[in-house]
Amino acid sequence: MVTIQEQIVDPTACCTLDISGAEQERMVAMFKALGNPTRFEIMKYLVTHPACITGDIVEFLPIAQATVSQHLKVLREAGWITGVTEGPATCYGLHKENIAWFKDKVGEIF
Amino acid sequence: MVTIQEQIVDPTACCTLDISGAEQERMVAMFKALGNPTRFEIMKYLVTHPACITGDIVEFLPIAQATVSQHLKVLREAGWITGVTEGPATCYGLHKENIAWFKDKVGEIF
DNA sequence: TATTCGTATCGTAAAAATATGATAAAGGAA
DNA sequence: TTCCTTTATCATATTTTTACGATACGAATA
Repeated sequence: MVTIQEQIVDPTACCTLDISGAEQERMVAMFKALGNPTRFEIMKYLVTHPACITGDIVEFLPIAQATVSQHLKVLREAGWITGVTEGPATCYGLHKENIAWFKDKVGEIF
Repeated sequence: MVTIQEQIVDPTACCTLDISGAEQERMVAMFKALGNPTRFEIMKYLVTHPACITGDIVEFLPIAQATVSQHLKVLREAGWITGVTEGPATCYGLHKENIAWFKDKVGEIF
C-alpha cells in the first residue's frame, strides 16, 4: 500500500535533506547565523575561552562593542551560544545541547 | 618544548572548531548560502529531482525566474550544486564531493 | 546617594541581500 | 534565416544586514 508519507528516494543521492517544518527553520537559522566570518570567529574564541564576558570578545575583535553585542545576540537567538548575566557583565559560552543537535542533524540529513 | 602550533584545548569543550584560512572561508560561505529558506528548499528539491533544469525549479517555487537563477548562482558559487549547460537549458544537481566534504568537516570540528 | 563598570539597545548610515520585469544570448526547430 | 525556448544577466527597488557612536540600564562600589 502506498501512503502519502512515502517518498521516492534516489539510492544514488548523496544526501536526503530529510527535514521539514520547525526543525528545518531551526536548521536554516543556525546556518545563517554561522554564515558570517565575524560570528564564526566568535564561536572559535568561545571554544578556547569558555565562560568569557562580552568585553573579552570586544578586546579580541577589531570591531566596536555595539557590533559585537549585536553578533552575540544573533548567535544566541540562533541557539549557538548561551548568555548568562553575572553581576554587571554577561557570561557567554557555547550551547552544547544545540551544537550537538546540529552536528547530529547534519550527520543524518547529509 | 612548546611550539607556536600548540593550543590549550578544553577537554570539556563540546567542539573544537579546529579550522582556519581557506577552509574556514569555504565553510562560512557554505553556511551562508544554505542559511536562506528558499535555497534550502532548492537543495531539497534537487535531492528528489536529480538532474533537473532551471525551469523545473521555477515551476516548483513561487518566485520569479530571475530570482531562482540568482539563488542557483549563489548555491553553485558556494559549491553546493553543479550546473551543466545542456542545449538551451542548464542541468543542475547536487555537488556530491563538496557536500561530502562539508559533512565530514562538520563531523570533525563540532 | 553618587559614581563607575559592563553591556544592551537606540538611532542611523552604509553595504549587501533579495526580488522583480525587461532584456540579451545561445541552442534548437520551423 | 526566422522563430521559439530556456536561462543568465541587467537595471532597479525594497528589505535586511552590518557597523558605529551615543545613550540607557542594572549591578557593584565609593
